[in-house]
Amino acid sequence: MEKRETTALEKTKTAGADRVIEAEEAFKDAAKIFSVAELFRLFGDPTRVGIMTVLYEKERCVCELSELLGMTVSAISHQLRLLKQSGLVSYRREGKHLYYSLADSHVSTILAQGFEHVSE
Amino acid sequence: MEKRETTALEKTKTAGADRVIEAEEAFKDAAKIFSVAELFRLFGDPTRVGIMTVLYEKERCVCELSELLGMTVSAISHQLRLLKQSGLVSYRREGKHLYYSLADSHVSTILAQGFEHVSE
DNA sequence: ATAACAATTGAACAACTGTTCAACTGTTCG
DNA sequence: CGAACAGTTGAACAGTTGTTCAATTGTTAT
Repeated sequence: MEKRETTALEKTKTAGADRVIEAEEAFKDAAKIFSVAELFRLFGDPTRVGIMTVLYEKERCVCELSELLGMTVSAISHQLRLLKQSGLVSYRREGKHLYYSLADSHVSTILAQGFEHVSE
Repeated sequence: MEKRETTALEKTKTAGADRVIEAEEAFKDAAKIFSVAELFRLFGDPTRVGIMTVLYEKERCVCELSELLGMTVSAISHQLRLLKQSGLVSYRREGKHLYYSLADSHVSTILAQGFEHVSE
């Protein structure tokens, strides 16, 4: 995968006055491809999809997610960390409980699109 | 991840006359979650996103994809096999060349949504 | 037929991923 | 305080993934 940068670089060899601009564009494109892949990678695991599907309806604390998905609190928490780090979910504390929810409507939209696709 | 089926099963313990229907729904939901994750998993790799991004513009043969993405023909071919198996790309032969293209507009839509999200 | 090019395939390997387990932090309430 | 509950964290482990390399198939043209 390291060669994509090389490819972006190779575009700088194009003849013309706006070589630099082309190079910047190529780098931006390459960077975007990685970002897009990274975004979808987070949607690419059943546990995380399960979590986000549950949160689609309403916010939930970790122990609720754990029970609803039939997985350990630890497993859920590890996945929530990834989703949190990428800004796909947010949370608020209420006493002992941390209530998680989908970060924005974009996340819901992507998730819905996925369900739509698999439902043909 | 095997426990999700168990969870689906657990819903069959709900009291009521339509226990069976609920069970079927739960199983369908569980199955859909796996399908959605599987779909997004294919969008979750930079090589595959790169391929689909190139194909978004127009159809390309393997050697063109190889050159445009700066990767070996073999690496591209391996990833195309996955995309082909999942019905995300299709292809036609023209002489020695196999021209690949995105399978349907749904694939383009999901891809575009990804780019839209990372562009804020 | 055979040479040349396009692409696929399988085995091997390193890198990564997700779950488990145990130890830990943070909060509430007696 | 200290017990109980909610959640996080890190190490460890098995399973999966993506690329490489070499061998192979398929097509065209000489």
